[in-house]
Amino acid sequence: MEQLTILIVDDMEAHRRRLARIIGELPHLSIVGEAQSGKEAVALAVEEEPDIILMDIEMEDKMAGIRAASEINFSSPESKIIILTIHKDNDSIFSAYQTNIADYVIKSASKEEIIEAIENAASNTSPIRPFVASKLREEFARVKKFEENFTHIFQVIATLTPSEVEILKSLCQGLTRKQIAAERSVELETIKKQISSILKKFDKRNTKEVIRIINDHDLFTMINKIQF
Amino acid sequence: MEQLTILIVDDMEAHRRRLARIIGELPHLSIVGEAQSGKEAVALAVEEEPDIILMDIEMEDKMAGIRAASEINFSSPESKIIILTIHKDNDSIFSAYQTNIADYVIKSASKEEIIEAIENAASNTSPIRPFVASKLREEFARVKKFEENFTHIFQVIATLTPSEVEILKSLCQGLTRKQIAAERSVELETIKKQISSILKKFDKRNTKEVIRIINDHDLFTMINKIQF
DNA sequence: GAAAAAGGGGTATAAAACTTCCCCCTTATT
DNA sequence: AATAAGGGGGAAGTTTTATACCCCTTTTTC
Repeated sequence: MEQLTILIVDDMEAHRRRLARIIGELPHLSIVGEAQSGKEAVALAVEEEPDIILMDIEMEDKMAGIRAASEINFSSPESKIIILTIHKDNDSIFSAYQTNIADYVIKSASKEEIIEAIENAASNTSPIRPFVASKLREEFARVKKFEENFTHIFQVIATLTPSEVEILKSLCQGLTRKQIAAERSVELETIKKQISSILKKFDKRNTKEVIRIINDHDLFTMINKIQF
Repeated sequence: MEQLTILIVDDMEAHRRRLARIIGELPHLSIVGEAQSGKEAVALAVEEEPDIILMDIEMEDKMAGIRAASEINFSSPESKIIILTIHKDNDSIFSAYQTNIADYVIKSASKEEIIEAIENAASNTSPIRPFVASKLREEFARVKKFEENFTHIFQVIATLTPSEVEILKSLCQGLTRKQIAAERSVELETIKKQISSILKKFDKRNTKEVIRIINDHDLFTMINKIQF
């Protein structure tokens, strides 16, 4: 079996020791460095050019490991990065998979799983693990759909007037015409008129359809940020 | 081991026979139907409610299997779909992963791999296979980046006035201020003023930067379609 | 180095758009 | 029956926009 050099990146001594013990048992794996921060990791990666980097995410800050991975992809593209973390939340996973990582493994994984991850990474045969796959599939579908459908919606929203945008925000929050009128301190008739204009621009016959296409594409957050 | 019902969908007799042979060897797997088209597949899925559907992609047309999978997700959401195809091109894979499939397996896979795919799908533990993972990682990063950058640019473009949009279109075509003034039959000073306003909204110091971010995200076509 | 283009700031005015309100009405929804 | 949703016409006042002119500096181009 091919000789592999490994860099361990984790800010906790105990975690580094556990990994060192696991790797130490295998003669074809050798640790060429240990880093306690993202910064150190980037420097050591350039210096040692390891085959594999085992990278924790949360160090100096919540995403230090992801940023380090991203920098290493640029400065030391030959090193394969395995994210080895306790975090299995969507944010961590999606951020990680936006950089070119080989694998994403939970720290509680068995010795065998960690070694398998290293071997797979080295031979470019890392699958995406089941617990990641389901989340990634969903998110992938969402962003792909977003990309495909945004063009039309974009054109419509570009033509909305400032107060129409504000009313649209309120509609997305589920407010009725009456509530929106109260909120904006204007007559109900005014709101009715403007919603009518919004529907025309979207070419829809009722507000439900408009809200649906906005929710379907997760555009609410985006619309909510529009400020005139 | 739990009893699993399986639906085979493929327009080629020989392929269906091979799968039937593989499945027939295992007592806990039973074939409850065979379909030769996407349409048949949807009907049989509703009728038989199979645990697993082995689905070919290219049947009536190039993407019949993907469409069928999408419909089955809606009408028979309990059935797990395994795409089993000869196509490993990006289009097929990305389309497949936009619908909720359990796995994507190449037809030349060994008997063992196919059975493993079925077992994993049944127990909700399908990883994304290495040959798919690398492509999916790349595409995921691309569309995620698109979505992130789009949000900011979107907010800016939503605040542009009609004539600012027109001038932006001209700028993207590489026209100078003088040319745009001539094109719109207005004074040069007017255009200078409006471009100044555009730069402020984009928070950029020159038009090159604005054009660059528009081109970087392939937004020109989209902006060009905006009509007030 | 001169000329042209790009970019920033101020001011002003007519036209356009927006906001608001009123009236009327029909159709869903409850 | 009552309320909400949706469509259409009209009209007032206000705000923005589009346009133009002035001034200036910096950058690019020839």
